[in-house]
Amino acid sequence: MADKYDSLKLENQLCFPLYACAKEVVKRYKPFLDKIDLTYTQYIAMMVMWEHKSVNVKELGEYLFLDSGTLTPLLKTLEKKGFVTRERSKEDERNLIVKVTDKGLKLRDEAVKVPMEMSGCIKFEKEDAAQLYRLLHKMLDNFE
Amino acid sequence: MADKYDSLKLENQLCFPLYACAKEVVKRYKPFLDKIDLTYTQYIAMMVMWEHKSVNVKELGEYLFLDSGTLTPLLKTLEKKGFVTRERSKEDERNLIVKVTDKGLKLRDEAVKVPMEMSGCIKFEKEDAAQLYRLLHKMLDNFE
DNA sequence: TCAAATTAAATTGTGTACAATATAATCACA
DNA sequence: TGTGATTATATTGTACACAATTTAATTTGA
Repeated sequence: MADKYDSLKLENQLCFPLYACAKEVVKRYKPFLDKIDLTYTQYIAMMVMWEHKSVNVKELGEYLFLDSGTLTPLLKTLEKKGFVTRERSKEDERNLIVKVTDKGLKLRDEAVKVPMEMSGCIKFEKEDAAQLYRLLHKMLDNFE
Repeated sequence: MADKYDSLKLENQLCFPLYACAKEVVKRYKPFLDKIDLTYTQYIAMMVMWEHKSVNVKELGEYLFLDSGTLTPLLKTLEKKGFVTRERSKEDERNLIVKVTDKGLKLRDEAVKVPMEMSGCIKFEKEDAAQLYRLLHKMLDNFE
């Protein structure tokens, strides 16, 4: 039953389940992230901020695979919410330094619940999760 | 060096590489999809149309994990490009029937090049790809 | 049988994503 | 040292993505 269009069947794609899975998982974060007033993208941005305290937009973009077109409005929102500050670097005014605030640091204590709540929500065997993690990072490494 | 915030580190996430990988792969489709005047979402919608010829919006949404909020404007765009038609079902006027046109079917012959071009662009061992495919579908199955 | 519930699409509003372009600061080097 | 190239961020325009709501058609059950 093979025909010349088999490569265009949805079930033969690798990218499609990747795309669909990512969306479905992010969707499942929503009820938990709502409680701490963050979207998923804001949440991963805050992860970087919690770990590094101070970064510029370019560095943040490299961590998250996002560019200034996405990050500029997102960081303005996080600033409005009081979780980060934004100011130009004195040494090189092209750089915009993003710093986590005290309020942003306090949020971290609420946010630690999120991974726990999620692991209760998505049942995926430890071994499978480790395999998936390894393969995704292998693919990401190929991109650089 | 373990601390109570380890679960919030970007490197300990499973969702983040999923999210990042999906975006990076979709981005790599762009130059090839530009040649046939489709975005990635329009491309996977056309995959369903090429295979099934005629579906309603609900069915299409089930195949693609998308809702009418995304599909309605997307299908209007595909209609404007002449690749599909949209009309209400006679039997049940709640249903909108989407049909692929002759122009849409012709596009398929151009589109078969895309998976070939992509496989030349993303080098990922056959075994890894098969593993990844299996794990992603296992996760998607858990969601239903 | 007909009003309430359900269903399918469409609409509205918010928030990404990203390509392309613009702007401003800094760097490199002739 | 000045100017052309480079770099970092911001802006603009297009296209998703989805929650929440609306509208219209159909189904259900007292």
